Amino acid sequence: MPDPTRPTFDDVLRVPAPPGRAASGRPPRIEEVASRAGVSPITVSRVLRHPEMVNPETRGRILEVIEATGYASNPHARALRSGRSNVVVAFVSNILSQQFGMAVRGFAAALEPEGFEVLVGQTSYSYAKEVAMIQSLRGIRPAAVMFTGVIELEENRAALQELAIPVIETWAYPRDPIDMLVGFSNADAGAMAARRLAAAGHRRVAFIGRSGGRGALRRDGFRSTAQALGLEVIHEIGVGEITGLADGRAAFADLLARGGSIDALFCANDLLATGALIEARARGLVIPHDLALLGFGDNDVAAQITPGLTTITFDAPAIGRTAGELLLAHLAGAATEQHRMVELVLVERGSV
Amino acid sequence: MPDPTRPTFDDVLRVPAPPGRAASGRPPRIEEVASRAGVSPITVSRVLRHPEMVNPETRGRILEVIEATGYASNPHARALRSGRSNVVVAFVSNILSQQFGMAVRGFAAALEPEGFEVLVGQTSYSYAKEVAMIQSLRGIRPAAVMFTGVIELEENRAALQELAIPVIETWAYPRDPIDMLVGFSNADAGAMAARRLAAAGHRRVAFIGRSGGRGALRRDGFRSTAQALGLEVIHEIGVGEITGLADGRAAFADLLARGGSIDALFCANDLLATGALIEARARGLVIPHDLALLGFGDNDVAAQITPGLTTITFDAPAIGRTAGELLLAHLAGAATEQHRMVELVLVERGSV
DNA sequence: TTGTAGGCGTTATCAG
DNA sequence: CTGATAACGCCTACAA
Repeated sequence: MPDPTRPTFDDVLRVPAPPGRAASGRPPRIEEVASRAGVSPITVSRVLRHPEMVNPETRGRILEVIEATGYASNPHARALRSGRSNVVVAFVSNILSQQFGMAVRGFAAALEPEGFEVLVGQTSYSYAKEVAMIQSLRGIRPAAVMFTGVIELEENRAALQELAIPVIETWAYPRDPIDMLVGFSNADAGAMAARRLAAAGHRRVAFIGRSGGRGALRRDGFRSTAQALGLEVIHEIGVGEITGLADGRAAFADLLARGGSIDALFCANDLLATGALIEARARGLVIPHDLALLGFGDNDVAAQITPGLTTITFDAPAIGRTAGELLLAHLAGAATEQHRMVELVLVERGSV
Repeated sequence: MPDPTRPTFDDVLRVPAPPGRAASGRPPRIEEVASRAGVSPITVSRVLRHPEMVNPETRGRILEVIEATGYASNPHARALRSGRSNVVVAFVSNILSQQFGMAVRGFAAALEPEGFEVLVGQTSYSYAKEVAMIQSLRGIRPAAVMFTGVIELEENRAALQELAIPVIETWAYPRDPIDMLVGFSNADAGAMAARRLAAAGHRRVAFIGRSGGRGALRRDGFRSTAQALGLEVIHEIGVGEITGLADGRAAFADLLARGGSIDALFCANDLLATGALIEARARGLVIPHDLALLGFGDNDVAAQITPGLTTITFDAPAIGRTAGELLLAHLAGAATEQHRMVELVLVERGSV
């Protein structure tokens, strides 16, 4: 038994190297590949970028040398000379969000097989951060940029347009996107929520969500449709950045403290909704009997908790995948659609 | 009320540009800054990289021009000529993990103020993916690489060493790290778990965790200390990649199906533990009365669920922050420590 | 289909 | 302390 006062080394498994593949110290240059294959450097370059322009026989010989030497072109030199890189930057406003993470995964899965490198940046819902990151793009000259969100700051919209590269916005459906768009209507999500609660016979409802950005869009859609359907919106609680379930618990406690009986609650985010559900249960409320609870943006916990959280959601990995596919088509010069609306779906689990 | 069959545009808030700041089309080059300041390009370069080598008066003048033009050096040109870039790559094995995300945040927070750019790559617990990513580093020549984990494949260890840049491993405490290390002993974590369960008087215990990598290290530490303390390890359930709470539920169901009464369970991951807790509750088990449950690696849900999950954890953001700080000291040439062990802490919440 | 010439923007090196 | 020169590795433009 190890001594609890003295730390133990981890005996990490070491996986031996397979034979044959051995990397030399310095990466090979195009010049070396060319001389070994008996051609000029430009021909090697063409084999990699426009293989159809090279004689199949020559090409085969060059590819063999490339394979043997493990040659890969230097991305900095390539970017410097050509003015563009194979890097695609994906900005997420919160690296801890499950849905953003899944979207980025889908995006990378679509682009990496085509030779693009997807790098993730984080904007933290902060305009200042966003400005700095977009400035840094001027030098990197990525092949494209994707955001899990839309750009609100005019300054950044202009800066992105000046980069003259494809820009993909997501997660909303604005009237005037910068360039490409793969999103859904947050206003409609709020409206769907109101209709669902009305259909269940609820009349006195409340809302919890971020007071800015997409949270506000969902709130406005919820409020106007609720009113049109004759529901009474008793309370609207606005929160700041959402970091975990505790925010939902706190917001729900706040809601109860404001008094006024309600029979249904729409939370514009599943972390908030799940936190509210946990807090409600802790206070002895029975969901959905005492209070119906509807969330947005399916979250792992929402599905596993009891009762399961009924939620309005969409296919987050598909947003990323679709963004990647539209981008590939666009970069390949295809005159494809630039905007795609993603379907919202209602997942019934028992909390309404 | 919006027509449910016709989508609504989101009326996204637009934040107007503050006056004054206006980006030109093409980024300015060092040549332009130099001619405006009446010096040669190399002097401008020195102001940015070795300011102490330039006459303060000249330097002041150049800095004014830099400020006025918004000049920032082209990272590709800089990397091409100097052989290294200001990019630091952080690889995570799972972009959806909260703890990895927090570590990357801490890492970026330490490095970005010093002018480094932190980019996130994903290795998906896959050796093949890891090989490909490390190959791509040969061209990028980042200033350093950080992993949320340790490198097991000898091939990759060698490749990383040949890059001749600082390599930071984390999340474990191997005897022979490649270079820098900020980690904790997974074996000790398992041992701590066994001691905690023994202290609570449990005698028939079980384990659920990943069957490879760190999961196996925790399992081995748990098993050996449990045996030394006279506990009986009834079952050890191994799982593959963990994607959500459902994996914990399934593994727990599997555990129960194997029969044999147990009075305590250690899960080497809080998603597994929380999933197990949910499944246990769904089956009418009362935690900790019928079964004590101990987790590892504090997770948002673990803290909010009822009963709260008792867990062994560590300060994940601090791992990233410390890694960043050690790296900065190292790059600055300070002969600092290269290895730092992170403390494991037991968080009592009621499930044991 | 292949090759030649030259430069992308910066910094290492060496000279003053 | 500052400058001239050349080179990092590749690809665009043009020529053969």
